[in-house]
Amino acid sequence: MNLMINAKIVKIFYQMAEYFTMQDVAFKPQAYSRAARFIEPMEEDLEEVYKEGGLKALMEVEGIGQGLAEKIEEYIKTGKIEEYEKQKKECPVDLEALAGIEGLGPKMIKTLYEKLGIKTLKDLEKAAKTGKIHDLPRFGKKVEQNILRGIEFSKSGQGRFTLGMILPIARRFEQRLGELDSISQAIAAGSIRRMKETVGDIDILVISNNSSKVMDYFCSMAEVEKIIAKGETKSSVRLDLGLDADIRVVPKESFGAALQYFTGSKDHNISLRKIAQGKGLKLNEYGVFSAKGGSASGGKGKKQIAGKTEEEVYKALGLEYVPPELRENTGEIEAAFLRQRADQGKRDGLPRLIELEDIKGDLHCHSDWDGGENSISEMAQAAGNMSYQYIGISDHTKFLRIENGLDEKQIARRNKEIDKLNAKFKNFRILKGVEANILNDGTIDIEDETLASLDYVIAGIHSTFKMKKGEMTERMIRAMKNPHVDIISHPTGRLIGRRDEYQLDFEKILKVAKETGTVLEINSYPDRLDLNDRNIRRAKEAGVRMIINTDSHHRAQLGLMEYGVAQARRGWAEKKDIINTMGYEELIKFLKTHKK
DNA sequence: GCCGTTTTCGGCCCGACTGTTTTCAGTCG
Repeated sequence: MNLMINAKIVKIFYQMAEYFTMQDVAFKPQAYSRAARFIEPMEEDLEEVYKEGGLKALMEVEGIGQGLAEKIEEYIKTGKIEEYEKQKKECPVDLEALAGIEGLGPKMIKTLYEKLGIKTLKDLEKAAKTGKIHDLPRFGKKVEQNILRGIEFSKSGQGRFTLGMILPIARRFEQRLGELDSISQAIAAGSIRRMKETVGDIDILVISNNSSKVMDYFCSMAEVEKIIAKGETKSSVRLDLGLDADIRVVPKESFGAALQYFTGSKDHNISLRKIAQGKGLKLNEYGVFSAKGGSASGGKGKKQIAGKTEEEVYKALGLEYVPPELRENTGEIEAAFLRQRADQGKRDGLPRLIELEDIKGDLHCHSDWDGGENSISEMAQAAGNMSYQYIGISDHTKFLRIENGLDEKQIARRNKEIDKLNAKFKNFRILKGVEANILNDGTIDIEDETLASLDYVIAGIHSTFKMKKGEMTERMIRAMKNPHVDIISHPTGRLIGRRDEYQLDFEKILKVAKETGTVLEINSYPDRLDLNDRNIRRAKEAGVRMIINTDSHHRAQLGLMEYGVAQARRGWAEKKDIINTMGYEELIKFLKTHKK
């Protein structure tokens, strides 16, 4: 896959959108940025799409019509888009950097360029420091100060944070706010509620009848570094961690609509509002309103017909309730249309997503045998406390010296310890496993006889990450064809924000996984979340079974399971797709028979 | 420039907050 071209086109389309805004062109900005948003998460390379199906195939992509398809064609053929080059010539500024400054948009950037010749962040900083900006029309002292602070912030270079870092913080906010007398409910919405793997800010929604008190409390919390905006119903602050937190106060009767609105995603909400519009209704954060009718509050003379709960809102639009994890405008709305009579049986509807409670055990756990923090007994204890039926101990194997990987003899000794422990349990089992290494040639670093003595074998790549795509794919395929290998751990190898995926032909991997009956792992570790949501959905569609594991090196990490389950939900996975929703007996039977 | 649960033409999501202004443009989510 040559996704570079997608990334370049995405960037160009976003910038063209900004240029069109500068030029006061109507509707094109939305069209271009909408197309960019649809291209961004695409699995297929646009160049491939074009080569295989020409302009027509490009136009199949959501958001791309005749005009944009031709732009993409032009870029593929010439490496340039003429109109974009022209825009750049007219306003040759570092758009990406300048628009990255909080509060600075295309119109202001244009003014700054035309009046002061500002092209770069450096120019901007100099002009602000020497007081040149505040004399411009519709600029002022405060704007100048905000620009300087914005530059300072962008230098500190913070971007998105992993969900694993932010979710616990958001939950503490929820708790603290919830304890206030003036607040009856507080909930973190936004991408946190959708359980997106990375999070750009914290959005908190509260029900209160005393919003000014809430705002005062929120803006004066110890973690607040700067107040970006403070209003009657909405405030925005920057936290010392380097990310923003927004709060919104809503009345009880609008809570569902506000929660829906504030949870997003943006594209999901836009689609919903269009549906509302089509039905002659209006949807906003205060509710669903009928175009005609009484004079209830909030709707500017229009009657609120839904808004107290999210369920109500979806129902009023003729939709099944959509779980937050699915709200990415990737087909969930189409699936959620309540079935009409003529439609019965034709559509699948929304999936019945897997729940955390469905998980019966965890098969990727390390013990102190390979340098983990806790003994097998302690890990088992912790798993039992979570009401699991089983835990699988999968220590590293010998190739990974740095992780104290076990050799065949050590594995045999460890297995004996597990046998002893199992003899003591009544309603709980410890499974014997390993996380073995897939060597460069695709073989496993442990002898077959030992592998055969185990309840299951996980195999993963822990070395030579930078192989050519063809070689890496063959390496993985050979491992999957090994009859002892049950599960592939963290199949794509990415570490969020630190290491890219291996070069892998994932379609081929899915095909072989299906053919051989090999299970792919969803690794719950917040830096991994591998498979990711998109790949989970592809695996499900390919009929490949998955397992959600934590990769715990400490008993406390068993609790990370919720992150893996969340990604599985984002990938539309159901209970039947995930093998550790099976009870012990069923799982053991599965592990003995699934390989083909 | 896109797109069709009345449309192949005529719409296009919606509201809060800020800072600069005397009524609103720009930005953000």
